[in-house]
Amino acid sequence: MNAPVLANVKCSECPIRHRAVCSRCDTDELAVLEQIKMYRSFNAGDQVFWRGEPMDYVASIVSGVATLGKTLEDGRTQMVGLLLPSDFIGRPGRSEIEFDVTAVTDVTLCCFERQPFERLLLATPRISQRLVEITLDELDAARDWMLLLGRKTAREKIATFIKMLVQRNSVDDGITPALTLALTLTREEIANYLGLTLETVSRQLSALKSEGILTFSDRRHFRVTDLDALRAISGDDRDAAAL
Amino acid sequence: MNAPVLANVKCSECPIRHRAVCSRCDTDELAVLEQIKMYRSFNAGDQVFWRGEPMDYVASIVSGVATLGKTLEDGRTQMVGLLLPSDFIGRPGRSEIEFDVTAVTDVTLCCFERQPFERLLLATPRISQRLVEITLDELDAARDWMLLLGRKTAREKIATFIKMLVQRNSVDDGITPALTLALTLTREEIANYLGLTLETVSRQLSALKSEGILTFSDRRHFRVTDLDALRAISGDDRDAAAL
DNA sequence: GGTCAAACTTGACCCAGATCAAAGAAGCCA
DNA sequence: TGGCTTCTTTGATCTGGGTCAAGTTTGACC
Repeated sequence: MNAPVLANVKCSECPIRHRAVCSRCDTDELAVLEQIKMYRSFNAGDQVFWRGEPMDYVASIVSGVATLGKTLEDGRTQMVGLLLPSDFIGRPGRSEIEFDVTAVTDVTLCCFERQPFERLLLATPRISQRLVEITLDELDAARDWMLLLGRKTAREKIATFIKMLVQRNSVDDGITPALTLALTLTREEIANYLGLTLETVSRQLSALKSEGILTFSDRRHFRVTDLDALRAISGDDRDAAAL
Repeated sequence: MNAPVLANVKCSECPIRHRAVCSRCDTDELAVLEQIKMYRSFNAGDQVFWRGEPMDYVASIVSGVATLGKTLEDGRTQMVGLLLPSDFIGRPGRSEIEFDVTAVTDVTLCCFERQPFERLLLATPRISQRLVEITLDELDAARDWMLLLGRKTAREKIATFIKMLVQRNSVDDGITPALTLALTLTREEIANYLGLTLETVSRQLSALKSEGILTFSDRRHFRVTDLDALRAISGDDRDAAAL
């Protein structure tokens, strides 16, 4: 990892202060973190970590979007994680990761050297408690994703994906879904996310558009015109029950 | 959860003592766990936990095999986790889980009430440290599984699955792979695990058999006759490199 | 040892989505 | 403004694995 080191932002003014691995820390604990943390930035498209490369840091995403990707011997790839601000990268207790991390947009990371961080983890229950939570949340997400990859049709996959974008977009408010969305991912990246080909993604998006469920302003920006239809299509029984 | 409560086994004699969430604990910490733990047993086929049901316990698997399953509104199901001895069930900090837990064989659990366990977690870094590790391992496994579900062919899925059985079977020794295997899962459960139908599983197993890669003694017991072929088929580049 | 149900195998057919191919948009920079 | 490249759409065709439908094997229980 030889990305430019940036001037640190004070923890107290950090945009992910309330959600990241440090969110439960008190002022004293933050002071310790403040001393060992180090901001680094990456450009869109940069490889952040390589699979198998020794990894001397763990990090939180401060801003931007990154993906975790896995590859088969013949080059087929599958995205296995989507990292958003406050998400955590790294494996305390192990120096290698089993996937590549790629910046989709420009990304800023808050990095800690792995070994000091591990010591801190043992000494600071509030950090390890939060890390358990974050990891279990990620595991829940991974399991939803497994259901999608294993059993959903292309149409259901796309509907589920857009539903997820709406949810993510709405977290601030929590009540009114924000229905105007921007795709940070290309068709190919979406395909990679959903276990499809880019042609199928394109066709399914066109279908939803021609059915009047989505309205595109340009290729990367659209509005969800019929969220209920989207929910019905996604195949999740939780949504079906809510209708 | 109203399964029969069994007589507890002493932690010091517990078969999962060295791998479960308690594995790092010292004698004093074990003494505390000893007081609040409670063995429970389930029969093969029993539902251990239901999705959405309030869950007042967390637990470690002491013996047996259980699965985590998710279901779509029309009944399609996908297995999203396979629990073996020393694996952990539950979500500190939340009282519901997002999937059903089913006993595949007879199962014994070592249960803790959730709230006391959560307090213990904060007070005992050695437990939370181990829980982070276990959860991150599970996340790694989930991501391998996502690659399988999203991108592998039926043949590759079956080969990967059997490879995994061999690995799991060999942990004791660590060097010589144990090539004689027993399937605890039915064809339907395997299909459920791999995102296939039971017919496809049956056909692929028959194919591997007729190619001389597997030799069946009966429907549930077979020998891996050609592990290298299996590795080559699985599509993982790690194995390809090793050849 | 006969009956029944559950688990498994095998075949015939079909379709969702992959693959192959070509032709628009859109951005970029010289 | 024109010529790149990258992204996207749309069409035509092919195929892996799903679906439907018999059978066969196995084991459990009377």
